[in-house]
Amino acid sequence: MSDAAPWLDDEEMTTWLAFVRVVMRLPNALDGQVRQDAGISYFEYSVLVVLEHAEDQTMRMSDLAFLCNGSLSRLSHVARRLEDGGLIRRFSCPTDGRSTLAALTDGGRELLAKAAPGHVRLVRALVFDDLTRDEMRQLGELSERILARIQA
Amino acid sequence: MSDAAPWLDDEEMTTWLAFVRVVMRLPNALDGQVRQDAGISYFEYSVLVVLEHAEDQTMRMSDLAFLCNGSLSRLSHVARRLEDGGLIRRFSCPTDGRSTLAALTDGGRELLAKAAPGHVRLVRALVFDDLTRDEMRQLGELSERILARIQA
DNA sequence: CTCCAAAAATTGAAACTTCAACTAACCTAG
DNA sequence: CTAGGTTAGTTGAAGTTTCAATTTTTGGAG
Repeated sequence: MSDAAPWLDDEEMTTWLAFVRVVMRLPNALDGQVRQDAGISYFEYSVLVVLEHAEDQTMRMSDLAFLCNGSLSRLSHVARRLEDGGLIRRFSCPTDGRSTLAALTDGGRELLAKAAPGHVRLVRALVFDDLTRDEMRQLGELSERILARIQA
Repeated sequence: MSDAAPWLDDEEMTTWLAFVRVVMRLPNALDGQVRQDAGISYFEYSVLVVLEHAEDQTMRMSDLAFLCNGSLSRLSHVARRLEDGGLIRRFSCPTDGRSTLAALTDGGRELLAKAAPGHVRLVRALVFDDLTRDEMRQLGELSERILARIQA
């Protein structure tokens, strides 16, 4: 309500349309691959990947949700399904009774092993194969800057 | 299954993490604004915007779905809600009995007018305000290239 | 002309996400 | 030490999206 909002000019509009199309379509592309290779969604896959790289392959639900770019409620539902499938296990934190810790199980590690190679291949095929190092750095930097704006 | 998949190196991983975080979080940011200003989701907003710029503010469901980056089934459900809310109207195509055409109504135009200024402001705040013209062009070009890979 | 495959759209059910309400644990001011 | 506010997490219900099945229409092959 504050500023007179100048509309996007032609170049800005073209840029925005291309960018937003990537943003809206990439998730489905990623989803398809992991669903094919491992029978889980990309969000579920993220949970497993983040846990894999965590200390003791264990992490608080809140932190996990943040790193997976999802809400705590969403993670809580998903964690139940993953736990039922034997891919993670949950137990309450010894030092803070409010927290729940999630840990990767052997089953989870196995499933990751099945999905990860295809995932890396897809990420390369969609993004990195076609970019020079400089372009890649540029993409990273632009992403960081946009991200900073989103967070604020 | 074909190639030995070389894992992402550190720079690639950093880039990917930033990029994917933008991709996963931007939709929520956009959603929040239009939901606030107009009480509809970003996808619903897209439908109205695409119709606004179409010939006679009218378009086939299939084409609309494609330009809104969603499935036809998703659009069909959403279109019913939008029609119930008086924002669009649907009628079958005179020249091809299989097709349905969707058109923007006065109500839809009014709602767009309410949401659009805030949307433009947000897009600027999140993306364009912080970029030079060259950086913007770079973002557009990288997006086009990635998009081409996703489509294939 | 008739048959049949393909294209367009809708529908209901299942799966998933969001939202709001709730429980439990922690912390700290008094 | 305890009352009240805050933080972490879960849950059920409501809303949305996907998936598979179905309907209707079109266009072409024979």
